[in-house]
Amino acid sequence: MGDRAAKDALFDGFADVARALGNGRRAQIVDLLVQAERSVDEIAGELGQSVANTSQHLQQLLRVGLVRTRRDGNRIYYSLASERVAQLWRVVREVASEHVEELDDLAAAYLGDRSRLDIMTRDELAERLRAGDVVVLDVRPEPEFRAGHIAGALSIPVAELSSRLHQVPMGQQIVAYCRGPYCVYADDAVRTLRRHGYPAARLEDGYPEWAS
Amino acid sequence: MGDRAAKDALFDGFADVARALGNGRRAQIVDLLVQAERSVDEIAGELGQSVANTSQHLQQLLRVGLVRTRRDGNRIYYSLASERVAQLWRVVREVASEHVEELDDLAAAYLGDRSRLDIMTRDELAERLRAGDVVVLDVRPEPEFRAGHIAGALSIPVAELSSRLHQVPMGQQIVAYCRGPYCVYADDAVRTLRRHGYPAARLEDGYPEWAS
DNA sequence: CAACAGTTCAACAAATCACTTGAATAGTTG
DNA sequence: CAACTATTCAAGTGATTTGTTGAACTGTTG
Repeated sequence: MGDRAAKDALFDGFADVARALGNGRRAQIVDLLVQAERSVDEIAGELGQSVANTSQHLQQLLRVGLVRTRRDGNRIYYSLASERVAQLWRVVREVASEHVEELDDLAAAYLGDRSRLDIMTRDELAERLRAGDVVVLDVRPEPEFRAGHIAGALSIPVAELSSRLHQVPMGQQIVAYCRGPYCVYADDAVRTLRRHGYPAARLEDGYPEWAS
Repeated sequence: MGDRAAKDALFDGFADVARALGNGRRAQIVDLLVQAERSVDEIAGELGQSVANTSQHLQQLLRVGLVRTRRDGNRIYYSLASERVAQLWRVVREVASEHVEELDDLAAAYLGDRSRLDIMTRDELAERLRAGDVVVLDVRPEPEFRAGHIAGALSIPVAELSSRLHQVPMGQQIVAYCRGPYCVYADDAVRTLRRHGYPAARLEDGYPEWAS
């Protein structure tokens, strides 16, 4: 014991976990599964990739145990193996945002300009929820809302927001949230709401951060 | 904004961080730097790799900002960019040990049989340190001890333990610790000590876990 | 400023990876 | 049990990664 070959093999084992997340497509899969379980073709659709390719990536995640599967009817649902995997993904994101030079640029290119967006912190939201003077709006796709949401939140997926604006109560502060800090849904929702005269802000991050 | 290409680029950015850890050699480097800063050829020596090759890996870690460098005289010392990188490495290890099938076997192959080794928890050690009836032994290489150690610990690198046994006080419980749960130094030290009649146990993990 | 130790670069072959295409499989529903 | 659907497998291609080697830097010291 204690020999080089065994040590290399052990650390290769650790590295396998990191490498499973070491691909943008697989990172997106994990990011998606943090919200809720999904079938292969739903995942492929979200990624804009072929089902075959998505399946391959899922197999890789499965091989290192980061995800698990469940069959329901004739589709197979993938979900994260544990809360700890979500934590790993969160830490990866944090390290990237702290240390990767270009990440701010990449994020800005994807998210657009957030400087004119009101942002509400989690603490502030908790406060106002206690006071009861705020409407919380979950703008993620419905399955993700069903899998878990902020207590009392109203579900209007961002794609349907324009046509369901009349369901949003007037006269109260609105706080929209979505998947996390790198998700554009709440941004889009806030912009739409403000255009229509609603006092809207986005939660600083998303549901996973709220729940954990 | 919000388009596919920008999203892919952003997630590729996150994935870069994971992929930097996605190689056994680089994982060993990070594992080593958690303890203390090191020069390139010290790292190469620890890894059993060529200096040129080690330097390449270091460049990759540097590119994503996981490590930083400092020059002193005519050598360059690498260290982790932040405590958060150490946290990332810890979470990777935890996820691997929870979810990777073969990890127990790999660990057993490297660490050998631990079933006959007394293990002391951190809480227990804290307790006994307060009581003052324990000798704490840091068996890591000296530079790592210098970079930080459990208060009051005695430094005897495992390689020198046999020849410095007389420096270990008799008649008290001894607790040896090293780099972490996947480090063999403390195991070896405990076995050596017990062979010579010392009542010795190893700390459940290592200095980084104690410090954080 | 020359010699030197330490570090990095450049170029290579072998291995691995991402994605595509098309076929095979397993489980479900009529 | 036959038709169907969702998923996986297998083979192929081009691009990337790995570890070597040897040469080229870089900053320090005598």
